[in-house]
Amino acid sequence: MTAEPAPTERVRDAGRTRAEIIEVATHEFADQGYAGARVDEIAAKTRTTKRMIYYYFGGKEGLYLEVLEGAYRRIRALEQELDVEHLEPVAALRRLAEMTFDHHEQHPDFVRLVAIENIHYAKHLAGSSSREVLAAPALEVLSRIMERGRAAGLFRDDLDALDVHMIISAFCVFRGANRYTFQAIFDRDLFDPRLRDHLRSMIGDLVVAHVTAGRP
Amino acid sequence: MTAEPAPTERVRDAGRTRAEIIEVATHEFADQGYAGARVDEIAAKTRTTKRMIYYYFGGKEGLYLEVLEGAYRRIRALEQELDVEHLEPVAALRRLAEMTFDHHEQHPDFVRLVAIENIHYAKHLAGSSSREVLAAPALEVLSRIMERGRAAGLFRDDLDALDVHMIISAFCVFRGANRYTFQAIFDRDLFDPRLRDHLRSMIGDLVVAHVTAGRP
DNA sequence: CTCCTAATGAACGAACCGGTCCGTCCACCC
DNA sequence: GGGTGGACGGACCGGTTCGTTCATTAGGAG
Repeated sequence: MTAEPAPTERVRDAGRTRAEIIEVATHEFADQGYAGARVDEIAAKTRTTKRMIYYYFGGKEGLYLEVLEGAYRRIRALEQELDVEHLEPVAALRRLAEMTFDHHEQHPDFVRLVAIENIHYAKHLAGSSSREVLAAPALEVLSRIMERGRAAGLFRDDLDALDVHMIISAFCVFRGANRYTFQAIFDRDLFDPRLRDHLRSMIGDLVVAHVTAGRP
Repeated sequence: MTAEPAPTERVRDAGRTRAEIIEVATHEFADQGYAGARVDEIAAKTRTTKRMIYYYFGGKEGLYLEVLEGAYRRIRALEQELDVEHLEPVAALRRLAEMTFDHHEQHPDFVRLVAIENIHYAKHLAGSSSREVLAAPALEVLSRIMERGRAAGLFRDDLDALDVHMIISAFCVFRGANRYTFQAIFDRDLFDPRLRDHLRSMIGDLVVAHVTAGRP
């Protein structure tokens, strides 16, 4: 008489289970930090048990490492998509800065995980054998832009691409990572939608002003 | 025959005990984070016992709050000392940026505590009644500089002092807070002494380029 | 000198938490 | 249809960790 409850087909699916654990763990670690996150809590928020975490990842640290590497992989994949070869150098640089800004806004978990990993002196990242995690593709794109800008006489010729990358990163990371203390002290929410466009164009202005300083 | 061991006069001294606990706790919380720090470990590193932590601070959270407020107080005290009224606007701005840079370099514990507090959504700072902790004096100094720069026609007149403060903070905080992941990924130690002067002048150049952009 | 209280120390307790053990279920293959 | 191995669940364990209890001592007030 009563309609069958939606079957939900809870079938055995290793890949699915693994992925679900990682997804939940990413949020938990990003939210609570490594020491603050609880294995029991992560397990409870999945549709499987704690036993599976140890089955697939060996332990809390193994799971955290997987979470960290996964987060970096996703960001790197996004970076690889950016294509600004068709823009003239100044516009390309501004676009790169704005895209970085957008990435950081859209991936708050990533920014928090990086902050957490730094609290731990990046020892997991340093020990990670997955070299795919390293070397931001964004840096190569930036190098190309600066090369073109220098060749066209638009940019200063005494600048290092990594320095410029650091400026952009610092701005975008700070906005995400220090959002809460900044709000507490200055009563300004850096993620207020009305402030967003202002900050977004500001990082573009800032970096363009820096690389073109002293040029016509 | 053997000389008396240095007496060390372990006398009862509430102020001393309190201060010692806070000093040790500051390092432990900065090093391990809130959840990662251990009350027993903090107690063991003082010359008193865990009992005293509960006697003076009520518990782990009370101690952390005191540590956080103390760290902010010390930084604020430093900021209040900076005096750049005698310099012309461009030099004053550069000096302010470099002093901020120096503060962050000399107080790595502070930078880490701020990062940790942000992981916790700044809920302790938000609930802190000590208003002395808030409102960076550096911001008022910066406002004065920008006012003078604008009046002299040297600076852009469409800039907000808080935005400029954020740029300086972002750069200096990033260097300290993201030092380890940056090193792991780009193999560059942002605290290498040989890089220090370069980065120090860079934040000056950057902020000056920004506020004077489009001016002769 | 005596008392009173702030300051202190050692040991204890109970909840928590990472990790493990043992056994079951299911899909697939012969 | 019986065997095999990967996927899985739940109960359990032992060390850890925050917080407390009880007793004691130092030192100043009277």
